[in-house]
Amino acid sequence: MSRYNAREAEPKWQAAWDEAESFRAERDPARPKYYVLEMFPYPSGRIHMGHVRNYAMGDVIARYKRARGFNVLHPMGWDAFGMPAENAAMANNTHPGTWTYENIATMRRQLKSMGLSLDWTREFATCDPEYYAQQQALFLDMLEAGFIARRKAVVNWDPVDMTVLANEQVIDGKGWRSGAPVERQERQQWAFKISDMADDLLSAIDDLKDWPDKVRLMQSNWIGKSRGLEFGFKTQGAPDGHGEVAVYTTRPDTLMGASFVGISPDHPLAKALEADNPDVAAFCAECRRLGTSEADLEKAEKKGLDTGITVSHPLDPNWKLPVWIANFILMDYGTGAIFGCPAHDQRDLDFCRKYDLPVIDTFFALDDDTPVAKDAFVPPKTEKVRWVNHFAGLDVATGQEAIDATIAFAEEHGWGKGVENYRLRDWGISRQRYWGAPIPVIHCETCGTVPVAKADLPVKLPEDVTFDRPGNPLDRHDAWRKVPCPKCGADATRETDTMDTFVDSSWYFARFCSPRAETPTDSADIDYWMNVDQYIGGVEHAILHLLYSRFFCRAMAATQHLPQSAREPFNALFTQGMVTHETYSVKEDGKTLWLTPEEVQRDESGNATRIGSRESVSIGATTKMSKSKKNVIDPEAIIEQYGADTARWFMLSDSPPERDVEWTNAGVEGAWRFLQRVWRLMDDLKYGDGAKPDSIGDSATALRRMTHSAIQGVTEGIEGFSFNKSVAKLYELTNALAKAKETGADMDFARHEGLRALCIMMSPMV
RNA sequence: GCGGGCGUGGUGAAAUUGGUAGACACGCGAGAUUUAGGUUCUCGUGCCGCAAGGCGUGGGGGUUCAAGUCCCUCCGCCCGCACCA
Repeated sequence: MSRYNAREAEPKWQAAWDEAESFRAERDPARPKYYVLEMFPYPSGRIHMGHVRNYAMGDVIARYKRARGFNVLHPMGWDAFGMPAENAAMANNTHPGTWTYENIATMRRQLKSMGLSLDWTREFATCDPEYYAQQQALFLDMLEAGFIARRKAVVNWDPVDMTVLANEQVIDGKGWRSGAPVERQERQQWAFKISDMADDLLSAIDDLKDWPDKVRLMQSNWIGKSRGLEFGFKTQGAPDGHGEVAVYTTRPDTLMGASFVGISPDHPLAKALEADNPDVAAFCAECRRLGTSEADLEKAEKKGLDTGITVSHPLDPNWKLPVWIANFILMDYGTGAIFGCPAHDQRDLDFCRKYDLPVIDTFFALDDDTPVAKDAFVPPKTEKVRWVNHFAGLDVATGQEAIDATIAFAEEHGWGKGVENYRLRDWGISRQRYWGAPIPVIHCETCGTVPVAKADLPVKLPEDVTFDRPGNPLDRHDAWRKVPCPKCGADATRETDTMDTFVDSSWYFARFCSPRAETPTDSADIDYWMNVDQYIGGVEHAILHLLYSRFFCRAMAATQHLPQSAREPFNALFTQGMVTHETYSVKEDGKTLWLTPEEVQRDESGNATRIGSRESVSIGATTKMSKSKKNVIDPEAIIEQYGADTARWFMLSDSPPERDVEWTNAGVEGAWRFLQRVWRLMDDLKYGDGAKPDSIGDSATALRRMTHSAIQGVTEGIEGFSFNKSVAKLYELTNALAKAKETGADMDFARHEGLRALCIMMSPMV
């Protein structure tokens, strides 16, 4: 009896596919195309189980579609710019490029050992000058077309390292390396004007029929369209130029309950006051230590400072409200100023109680006798409401009508206007880092910012840089930085900011269609291959990456790099769950010490001990595999031991693809045993030559029914992204075949048919 | 804090549209094969109960002839929050 030997079979066939370029995609107008793409990996060093899951799923689709007669494009590349390469450069005194390309070599080898049906001839890395040269060309076209602006934006500033920090590098308000308190700081930044396209990006979501509802909903909420009232409060005692404070509110119907006006610490009025009021300056400085993350701002204790300035209520000039600076008001949303209505907003109520501001009684009610609520009462938009304190003679039926009536009233009397507002902010792309695509712009004292001429592209990153000092090496690289102005020829300097890596990943899928073209895209290739028919990746990208890509394709269409039909690049989207594992830890000197799965042994009753020391190990939560908790299984070790097919089969079994899957040893063993079982079946079963006999008995008919029911179930499973159900059907068919021991020509025929179907149906998976 | 999702046996999960809850697999139990273990094969396995029977889809409430599925509410876990990729 033979055994399936993955260690021999897999490299053999992988080499054969490589040799024959079996998965090379060529344009062929005679055949329907299918473009399946998984989110390309960041070359962090080694592939992880999340990659295995992602690429195993994509490969099922690619091989399935190929088997159904489609001309399949299934490419792979590398999202290769980013911070980790610079961190590695600092830690190991290497060049980020060296580190990155070494990682790519390792990960390419590892991916190849998975037996994926990829067209490797199209491979590229975003840090290849050939790629970012084209990206710079796109930037120049988009700059000319008005999609890009230079404006102030807020960053995290580390005053010791003298560098800008990413939000994830700010830990408890301190820089991760220096430990110094981080400050919010404004800088001139390049930004894509994505908010100009907010309405189009929002309304087009309706047409993304094959995207998960949750992603469409998240994107809608992220764009966050609202209609409200914008109006000004006249100030008393404010510095010159601040005679009015403009506010935006989505609930103008609560205006009669206003008890204060709040402005952001970054509001122009707050800044004006800072200059000669030390209390204001101190308060604003404290607010700026909060960093830039919205979650941090929202979770922080709500604090405020009375500016001493007052404003008049628009409906009653004698009604004065105090102006407070409050740390929870975002400068980026609306006008950076609000009015607070404690009766109808919980946060405002908490704020008023804390600072002893007047709380006006509830003047909205659901019914006749609603008392003054202990908690703020938000008048529902869809239900019947009633104004208790009459609002200037208006009467309404629902909260929404109250809003509309108030806006109409304000417009009629000329003190405010109804406006549409979006939560979506412009996309700041400037990064004060070396390892990214240089922004192709030159700063000249007389001409201002001047685009680099297309003929001078690419603006290549200089190789001779060091990371032994804080800050961006480009800033101190005079040979690279100092250039003549393209316009006037005077001494000028290059822009030293590089592009956000999200730019790189916003069009790579289009580049895969013609990766060696001398222009960003080639229309013949784009017309044939775009759009991506199926895109697969983690749900953590549900908003930013996907939204930026949608924007970028619109901008590429407007600059003639894509057809209008590719404005929405991804026809169908699937978001997969994470790969998780148990965590193991021991206490050492009162501290938690995490252990890797290899350091832990489980006995029959499920208790865990540390290998070697035999101390008892506590089994913690099952969480996403991560280096910090050490609950990581290395795919390469699994592939060496069991083969890629076992790893792939396990990944596709049991757990629905959109849900998290827990990696377990038992599960891997089970997958391995099943593959052996199928191999054995082929050896053991008698199945003839497939000739159909004249008569077919009941047993053979039952087996044939099973075969065809499996064909239907497996097909539906793959089409519906329920690979676990396909796998279950394949188990059923395998069980039925193993039990079909009867002799006879009809049984030989039914077994032949069943085994053949089994092999074909398993082939996209293993 | 805000936005989104998830919760079904010991475990991963099935359950077209509101219509027999637990397909399939892991694990476990019993038996067979094997020098032994692994492997392989057969049978059993939601929970309580000797049984009859009862109870069961995170908790509570509701709609319905009928609820895992729809509605309300609470709890728990996970993802995102704009400079991680």
